[in-house]
Amino acid sequence: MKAKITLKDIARELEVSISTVSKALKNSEEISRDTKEKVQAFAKLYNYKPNNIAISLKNKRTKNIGVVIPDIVHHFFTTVIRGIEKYANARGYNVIVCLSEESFDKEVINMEMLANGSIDGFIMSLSSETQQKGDFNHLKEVTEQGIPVVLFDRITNEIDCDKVIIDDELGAYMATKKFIEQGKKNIALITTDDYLSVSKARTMGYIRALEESDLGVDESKVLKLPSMEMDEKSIKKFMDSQELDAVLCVNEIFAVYSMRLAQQKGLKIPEDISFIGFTDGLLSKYANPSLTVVSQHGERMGEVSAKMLIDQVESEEEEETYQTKILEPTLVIRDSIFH
Amino acid sequence: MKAKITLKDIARELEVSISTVSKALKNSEEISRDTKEKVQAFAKLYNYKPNNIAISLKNKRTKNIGVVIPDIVHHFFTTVIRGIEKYANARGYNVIVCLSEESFDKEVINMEMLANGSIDGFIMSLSSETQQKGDFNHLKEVTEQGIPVVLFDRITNEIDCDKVIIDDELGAYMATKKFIEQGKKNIALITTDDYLSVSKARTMGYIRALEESDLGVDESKVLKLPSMEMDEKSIKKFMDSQELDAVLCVNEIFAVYSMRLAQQKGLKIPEDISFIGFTDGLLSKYANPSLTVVSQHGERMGEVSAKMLIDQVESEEEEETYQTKILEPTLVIRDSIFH
DNA sequence: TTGTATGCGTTATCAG
DNA sequence: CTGATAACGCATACAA
Repeated sequence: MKAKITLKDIARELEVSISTVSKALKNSEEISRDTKEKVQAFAKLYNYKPNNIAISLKNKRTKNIGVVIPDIVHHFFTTVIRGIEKYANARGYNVIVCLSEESFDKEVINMEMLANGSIDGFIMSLSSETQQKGDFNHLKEVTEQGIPVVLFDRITNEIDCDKVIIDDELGAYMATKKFIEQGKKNIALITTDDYLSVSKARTMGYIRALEESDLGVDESKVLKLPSMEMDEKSIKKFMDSQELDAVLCVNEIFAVYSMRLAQQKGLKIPEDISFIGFTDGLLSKYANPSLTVVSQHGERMGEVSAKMLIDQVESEEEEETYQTKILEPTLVIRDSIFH
Repeated sequence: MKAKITLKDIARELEVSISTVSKALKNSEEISRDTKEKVQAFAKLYNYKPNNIAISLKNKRTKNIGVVIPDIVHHFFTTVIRGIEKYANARGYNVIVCLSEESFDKEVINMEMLANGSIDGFIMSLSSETQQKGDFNHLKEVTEQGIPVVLFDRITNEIDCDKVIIDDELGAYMATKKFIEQGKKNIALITTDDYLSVSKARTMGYIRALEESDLGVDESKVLKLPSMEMDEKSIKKFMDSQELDAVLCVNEIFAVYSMRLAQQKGLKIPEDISFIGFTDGLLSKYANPSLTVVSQHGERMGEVSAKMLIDQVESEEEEETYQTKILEPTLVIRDSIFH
């Protein structure tokens, strides 16, 4: 086992000082060609690589960014991570992933752990529990320490920081409008309670589209589940109690599941009943029929978040003005509605 | 903005030495009750937290583990990460995730980046390109430096380190046997080229089951795709050219897609043709009909890998004997085969 | 052209 | 009981 070699080791071997070695490796003008060559050759031979930790301590820059998300077994978050990772890597940053598992306490613990020097900034999406509690002190503390934060998707207005979201209201509006244009009359919405920022926005878009039309909103056609967790019974009960010809769902799982319920009742998709979901994951693509969705462009969101964060980390002055980037959702048309 | 406070700051404020502060905060016996209380109160008030980076430098332990995987937008890897994260977090470790995107070069770069002090050990699954090339020098270098490595799922025998896999051969064997028991005669396999360690093992299990039966192996019933990427045309061509009554697929996407092809031909599942896939993801659960799969227990795999790695990191002596843990796969029976 | 001294934040050893 | 000093690995201002 050949342990890592340090500047000190090289200096000792070559009988020069550490600073000479340091400068030589940086190709400094101050050092003679001779010594530089000697040092560089030696360093190469022994595969010298500077120690990241030491550099971090010196520079007060870790080149790590902390990503705190509620759930990783979820296509949307997964694509966001990929976007973050790609962009961050390209700029020389590593990504530390922490999962809050939708728990407030875990979110707090994770942030505290990372905030003590492990990372240069945070990219995060709030846990449902955090949004429900409305307690954002852990975020406040971090931003007050001068650690940049970028919130994405599940955000809060209580914290002053950069934010990236898609226009959820518009996405739901577009989807609902599509139904209306295709002549659907009984359009349901399966969503979650309003404390989730995204659900709230989507519900608003649904309502706006209906109110703009002649149809109007029928409260009984809106199912609000307590969480994003699958609740087969409630959905079945809801679907059985209604005469529907279109259903908008706040995620793809709800949509695919309710599609199946409809099929079991002998309904034809999209003739008798159409479906649109949110999240453009594998499930939508390979469902039968394939599911039309409002794509949230997770990867793009990740890239944008990472860019905003790193720009802020690397800008000297502390930003005084934070921006919120709103990405446009896109309707990906598949077989669960008329083409 | 209140910046982070350091030992030095406390020492200056309280007019004591840094070492006194350090000891006082550790509740050292050496320090008088008076000073301890004073220091601790002050530290609490200003929310002092030791700087992780400084501690890492001192201890030569980062409490970070590096996870390098080929792809994160993939249910199996996602569950593994969750397992790793849960276990590692419980033991006070953070997880740095790097994606190789199935590329050898990216894998190498990522490892080098992390190996320079950023992490205490690696958990990784090889990129397909790496398995194809058979070049494992980046792994050798890391292990030779004394950095512990745990390989999972996509492994190689060329590297001496701990490994965690599921018994892929057995999984395929069980699945194929199931088909045979249910009276299926024309059992196909849709897999990828043998350079992927898991595909090779699965193919072997498929062959063993057939050879043990009266059926024997028919090469024309095996489709080997160049990669795990979806290749709709090849699968369609394969499915059209065959009279099949059962199909085993090396992942759930291939399975769900070929199910749909069968349905489009008017075949009934599972009566006319049955399907089993690998990977117990959302797709399998919500496909129509739901897909029977060989579950790889990703989360468990992640936990086991993390435990092995951290145990090794924290054990003083350098291990001389490495182990390979083989997890048992499980058949999750759903509607794509007879119950 | 090279080397010395200092500091990043912490801990440990040893002296007072 | 307290504090000065060195060390982790590196970078750099300043001397020589």
